[in-house]
Amino acid sequence: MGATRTELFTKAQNEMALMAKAIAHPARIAILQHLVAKNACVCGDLVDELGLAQATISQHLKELKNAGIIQGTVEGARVCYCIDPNVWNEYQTLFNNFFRRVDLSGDACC
Amino acid sequence: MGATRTELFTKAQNEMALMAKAIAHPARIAILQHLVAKNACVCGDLVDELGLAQATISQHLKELKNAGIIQGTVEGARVCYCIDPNVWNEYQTLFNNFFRRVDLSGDACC
DNA sequence: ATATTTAATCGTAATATTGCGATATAAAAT
DNA sequence: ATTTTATATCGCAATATTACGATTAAATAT
Repeated sequence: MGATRTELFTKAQNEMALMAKAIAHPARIAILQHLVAKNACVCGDLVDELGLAQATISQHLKELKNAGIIQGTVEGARVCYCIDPNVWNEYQTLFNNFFRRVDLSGDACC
Repeated sequence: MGATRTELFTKAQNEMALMAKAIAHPARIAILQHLVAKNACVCGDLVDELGLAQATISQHLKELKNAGIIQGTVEGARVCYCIDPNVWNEYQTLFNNFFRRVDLSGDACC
């Protein structure tokens, strides 16, 4: 026990949860907002911008990259990060679908 | 170390992360989907529906209630749960705003 | 009154996440 | 060639999450 029992859920449910998990940290929210605002940046920019250690920022970038939501391109000694617009738009669509307007007219208890 | 350094981020960033965290587990995704489909249900329904123990379901319900996204009404020995439509719609709006279309024409590196 | 049903909470083990110093690797500058 | 710069990775400690059996509390049924 202790580990999420993914085998009990559908692929879509597990993927939705993973998408949410990818942005379930304020540092990753901040990184994505910075990338949206500046179009692109390197790890060092984010270390200056947020107050976290370089190792920590690098780890968060790795998670966002694993989720597919950002890409990194090696530019000499630096790595330039940016949003993957296709994945970004897919996230928007899937979250939007998940939070579809609910029917208020039903026989809810509360 | 070990704890999220919320003091480094804005209130909005921390709240967005908490919203994402609320749905960052497949069981909670499944619970919300079940509530949307059935309009309302009790804890026992979810224990039958998903394969998790009663204590585990109860814990997930508590987290969703803490996030404000569901409500529970005591009905005798049972507690009837349902979506809070106002919070639900706010989640939709905030996720939708977060994933606003990004400008593809910029000088991104990748 | 007693037994049963329902759900919350407690306690605890397993696992995952967060954060950071130290180190490794590779490019750029001197 | 050596030093500096930039980032990734390792190792570890602190904290958080997940899961569930056992227990509790309160309503319902017998």
